[in-house]
Amino acid sequence: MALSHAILAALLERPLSGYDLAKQFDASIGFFWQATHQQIYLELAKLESKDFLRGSTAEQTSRRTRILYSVTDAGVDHLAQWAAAPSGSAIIKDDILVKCHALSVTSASGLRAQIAERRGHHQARLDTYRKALARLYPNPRDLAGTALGQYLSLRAGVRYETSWLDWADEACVILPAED
Amino acid sequence: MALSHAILAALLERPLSGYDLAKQFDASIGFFWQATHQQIYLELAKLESKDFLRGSTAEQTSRRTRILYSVTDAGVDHLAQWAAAPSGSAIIKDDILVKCHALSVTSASGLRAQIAERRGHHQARLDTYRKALARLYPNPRDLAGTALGQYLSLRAGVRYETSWLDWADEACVILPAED
DNA sequence: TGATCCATGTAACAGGTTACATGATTGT
DNA sequence: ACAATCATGTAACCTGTTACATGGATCA
Repeated sequence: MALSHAILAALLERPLSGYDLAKQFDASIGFFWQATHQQIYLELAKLESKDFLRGSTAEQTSRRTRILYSVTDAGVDHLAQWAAAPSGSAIIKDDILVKCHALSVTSASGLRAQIAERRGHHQARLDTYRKALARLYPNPRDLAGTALGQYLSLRAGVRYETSWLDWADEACVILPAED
Repeated sequence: MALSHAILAALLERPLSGYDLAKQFDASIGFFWQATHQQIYLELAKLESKDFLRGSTAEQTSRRTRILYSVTDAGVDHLAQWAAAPSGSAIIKDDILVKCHALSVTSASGLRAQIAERRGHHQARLDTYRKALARLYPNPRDLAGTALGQYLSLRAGVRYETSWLDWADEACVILPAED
């Protein structure tokens, strides 16, 4: 169970609604943890029932009422305990690499096209991370605490996306464009 | 459902037992798809019931009988169809990056220690991939078909592990060794 | 007035983990 | 004799996905 931890971590900075979280999980946090909105709402309910979160209905002008969740002291404790415990290894699941492995039953040009298509997503991600870094942390040497951690995770994102792009380029040189 | 595809892809080259697969999933294939032995045995049974695999009990000298699975024609078709369909995006879940995000509630030195520990695993993986590349594909220019695909997925592994190591080094320079 | 975004959920199902269970063989 | 490795599985549980459902607000 670690989506709950990702949610708690995301809410440390400031209270957010389930909808906000879902969007965040499509952006910055989404690099190292994915979740759909359904999952998020479910997990929010669980976390609130454990008193790790508190939800407050913040009425806003005319729009439907959003529920803003913030982390309780118990939630902070819980997260801190988890963070101190040893980490498992990273999980990666990538269709395209399985397809590489099965190249004998597919067309190489088809695989090449899929890689090229995905390359676009990774490029977009990289741009997002780079912009966020430039905007939020123009001066990395002065960072401490929360900012430092988020800077580091963005750097990891940049490195990952860059290596993916490099690999895609390597693959597209090797794989034929037409069969 | 894509563990099934990873299993089919792994069995394309040569028939393997569930036990063999579990070991492979700890090594080369494990880079882009993880699975425990329980999951694998379950999936093998399902795939056999769908006639995508055929299991043959290959008696071997004295040892307990292993069941060797090989892909049927229907299985190859199924895999080829999946490989031709568009790919979803890669899934990454990494505890350590969530912990980075939650640095405000943890000790930076503790996080640093966790990163250093995990760095070892990634280093070991990288060595494995490098050795496999040197042994199996000393001459990448001549590759085609199956070999080419496996070469490419190993290259992706090398790039990923390298970028992780670089990031870990960056993080260890920034994070204090003691609080 | 119809499309799109905001915002929150439920239900059914598929995928994956952990704990438990068994028993033979090989090496020390 | 004991531990480690080979080899296969079951059962309970947790996690995650897909499809469905609702309804207001904004914009063309």
